[in-house]
Amino acid sequence: MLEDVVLSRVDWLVLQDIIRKYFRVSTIVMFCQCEVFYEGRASSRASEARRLVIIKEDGTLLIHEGVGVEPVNWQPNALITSKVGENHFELVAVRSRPKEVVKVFIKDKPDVIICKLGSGKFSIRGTEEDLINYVAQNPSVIEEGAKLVAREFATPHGRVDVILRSSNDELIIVECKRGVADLDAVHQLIRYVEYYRELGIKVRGVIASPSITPQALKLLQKNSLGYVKLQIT
Amino acid sequence: MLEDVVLSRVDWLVLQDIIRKYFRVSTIVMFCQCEVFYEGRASSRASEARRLVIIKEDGTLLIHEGVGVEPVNWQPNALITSKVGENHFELVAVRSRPKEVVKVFIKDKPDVIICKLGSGKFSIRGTEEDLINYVAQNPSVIEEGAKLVAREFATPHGRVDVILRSSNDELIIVECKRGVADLDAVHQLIRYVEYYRELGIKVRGVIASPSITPQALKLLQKNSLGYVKLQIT
DNA sequence: GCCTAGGTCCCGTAT
DNA sequence: ATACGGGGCCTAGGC
Repeated sequence: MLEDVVLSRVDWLVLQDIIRKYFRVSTIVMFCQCEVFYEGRASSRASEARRLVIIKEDGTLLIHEGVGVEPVNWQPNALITSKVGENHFELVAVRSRPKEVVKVFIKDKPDVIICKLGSGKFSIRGTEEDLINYVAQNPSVIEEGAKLVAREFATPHGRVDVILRSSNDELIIVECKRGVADLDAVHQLIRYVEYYRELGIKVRGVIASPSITPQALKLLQKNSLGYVKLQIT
Repeated sequence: MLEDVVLSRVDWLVLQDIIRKYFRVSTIVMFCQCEVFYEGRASSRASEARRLVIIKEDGTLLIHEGVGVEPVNWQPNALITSKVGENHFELVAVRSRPKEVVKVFIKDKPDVIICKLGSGKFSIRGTEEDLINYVAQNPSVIEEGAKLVAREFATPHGRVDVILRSSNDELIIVECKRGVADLDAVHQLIRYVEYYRELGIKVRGVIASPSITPQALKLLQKNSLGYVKLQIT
């Protein structure tokens, strides 16, 4: 197995060589005092602090502080170059669409780790997709006697998760949510139902989710729509 | 300044001591071969691969692979414990709300860095908030002669970004989007406009954003609502 | 505490 | 290429 390369207090000229040599080859991790500027869809400045800077093989740049899941700055799929200045080492990460730039001004000699990270197989269960599949394959959980008509069906107002037909030949629009159904979910459902009603089609609407917020439930009832509690484990 | 502590191929018993000693004190970064399991709102498995594992001072756990901005697994604000097994070193990160667990099975002796990360001041411009302020302070960009009535005004259907009054005494509901306005934005606006109409108030609706998707624009026009292209730099 | 809405959201998928 | 919608979204603000 390839060993990590660990370097302490790396000189900026050496760091520049490392980045030239290992960018888009290995992952480069740095611990450094730095100031960060971002300019693009918005613009930001993060004042000097000690941070963790990660340059991944695919050009992803991540800058983390000591707290929080989210990086303070980032850049997906960037072209990263560097410059040695008098008072700082400058890292420039550019992406073109959208046109954005992140600049990291490193103020000290960073500790650097060069390593090869892999990618394992990743599998997940419990997504909205799983819930849609479940309803599509078991329409009776929504209503006894209902049959599948369509799933993930595109309308001008968005994509309907599942469409069923009841035993008395009415359409049932099902909006699935993997987590807590909220106002937005109900609004989505209302749009779909209105769309079919305007086409002169007799339809009912149902939310299927493990839980729902009180406000969402109220709005649902006000619009004579249904709720089916549905947990897939 | 505190120096980073860099340790190569750390024995599991030593690693356990490190985690006990430095958890919620410093940031601990590991490079290791590992398998990751998650169980909670959904459940996932990431097969064995070489990954970057970060334990932040606030109990944040991040597990990164060699590509992508997003971690393959994570846990915010977790309580992290460890166990030394025969064939692996086990990291367990638990959070209570929602009740979720991430388990990392480390298969080799990891390289470990213990470091103290800081937090700088962070400032950002170009958010939706900024756009709302701009419209509130310059109502004429929406319509000549319009005056500010309210901003971020709560209704039962959500929070209206800006409300103006035109020179001929009609209300103008403005929905601001910092990026591309989409179907959802138009739906939001429709809800607000309908709400005021039902109250018997004469009202128009406008989306203000730097750009809008074709579908959203079509829906906007179908509902006789307006669009104002607005970029704040 | 729960709920609501924004985000430099990212990211996959379909058009 | 753009558009559209999900996400274990995360995170901040309100009630």
